[in-house]
Amino acid sequence: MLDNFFNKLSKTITLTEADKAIFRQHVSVKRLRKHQYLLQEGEVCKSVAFVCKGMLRSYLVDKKNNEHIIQFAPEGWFISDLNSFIMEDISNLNIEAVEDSELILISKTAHVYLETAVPGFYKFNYMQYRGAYMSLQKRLTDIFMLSIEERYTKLLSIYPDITQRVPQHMIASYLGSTPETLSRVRKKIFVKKD
Amino acid sequence: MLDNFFNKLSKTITLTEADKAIFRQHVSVKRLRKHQYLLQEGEVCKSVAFVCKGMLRSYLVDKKNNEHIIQFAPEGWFISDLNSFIMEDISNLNIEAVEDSELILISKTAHVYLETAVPGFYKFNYMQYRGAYMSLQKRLTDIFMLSIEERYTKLLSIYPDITQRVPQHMIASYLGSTPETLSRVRKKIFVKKD
DNA sequence: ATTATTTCTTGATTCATGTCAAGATATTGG
DNA sequence: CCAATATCTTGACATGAATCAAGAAATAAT
Repeated sequence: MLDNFFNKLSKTITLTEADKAIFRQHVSVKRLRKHQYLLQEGEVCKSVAFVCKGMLRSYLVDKKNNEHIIQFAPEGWFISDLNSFIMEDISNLNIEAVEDSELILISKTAHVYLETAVPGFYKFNYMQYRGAYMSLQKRLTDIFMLSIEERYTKLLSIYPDITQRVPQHMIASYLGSTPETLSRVRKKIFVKKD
Repeated sequence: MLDNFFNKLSKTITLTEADKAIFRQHVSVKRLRKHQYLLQEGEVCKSVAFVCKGMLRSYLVDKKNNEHIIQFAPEGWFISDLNSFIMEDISNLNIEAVEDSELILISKTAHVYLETAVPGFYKFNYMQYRGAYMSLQKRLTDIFMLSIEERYTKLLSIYPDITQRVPQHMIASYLGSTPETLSRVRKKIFVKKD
């Protein structure tokens, strides 16, 4: 179960058996069934989650009670409200299981400890934050520059299996659109392909 | 001239005189007059710039020749195309001086060297990337959740002097809108205040 | 299997914002 | 100081997407 996690780290840094032992002592495992929450708005985000199996989503709810999906996290990804986690501030984010999932949780104190006990983990996080920043920058430019249709086809080309795993209205939300509009966009795409 | 830069670093890490000497040897200074470019699309981003004085902006141009402003960088801020800088890939970003500006440039080799020669600099960048990621996340959620009017008033509350330094059509572009729409939004805000 | 729930589609309508165009103001350069 | 350029405003109009509503299809629960 921790192997997924170690594999992930090993793509960026080198992990000794001693390092792994330290991790085993300081992380915990959690299972969530579909629709269960890892974090609900109003709480403080107490841990960073690594998804071993399944999929989570984080989303915000606006004044009109519409959900806006910030992130999907399938196996091999991390998810948290980083701002709430770092600042120990109240979160306005919800993190929910989209499928039955298995997670590895790293608490705040564990995270701080691990970054000094396993220097490679510090480096890993450096790369992680830097990469997350670059990805988010791309997402922002896509939102500015591309139509919903273009964003949808681009998403499918990067994550072809997402339509099998995530209901369409959630994809619409992630793209910054509505279920109705995405449905019509898909119809248009099918017509093109004939 | 380097003092602005050292002050910035000192807010996050402790810098010795020896550290400062190393920086002095490895960074360079550049002046840009208004409308001059630090980076043009098609080039590779060769350095990260710290703005000592003045202001820069980075922007993309879409198929219809509309500009989309990604970032403003007044004094005390960094600007670059991080993806192009790291990957040494061709950039599609333009970085231009909005005012006459004084910059400190850190080249790729200098950046890599400095992160090992001055360990604090590594830590500084860690914090910088992490913070940049969190800020961008907030910007994205604002775009999803707020109307243009709300985004505009929020921007003014955080950067009250921006209207004095940046033409309105650039603010419109930064907010993901058009000059005409922002002009009307402002009119509506003024009416409210009477 | 049958019912209940969730998800997706489709049509009709409204609304916010973009686009085009022209004139007014302000700023900059010679 | 005047001309040239850049910026901002306003009106008329077009358009893409949101909203509302209702039914079809698919999935999950009993």
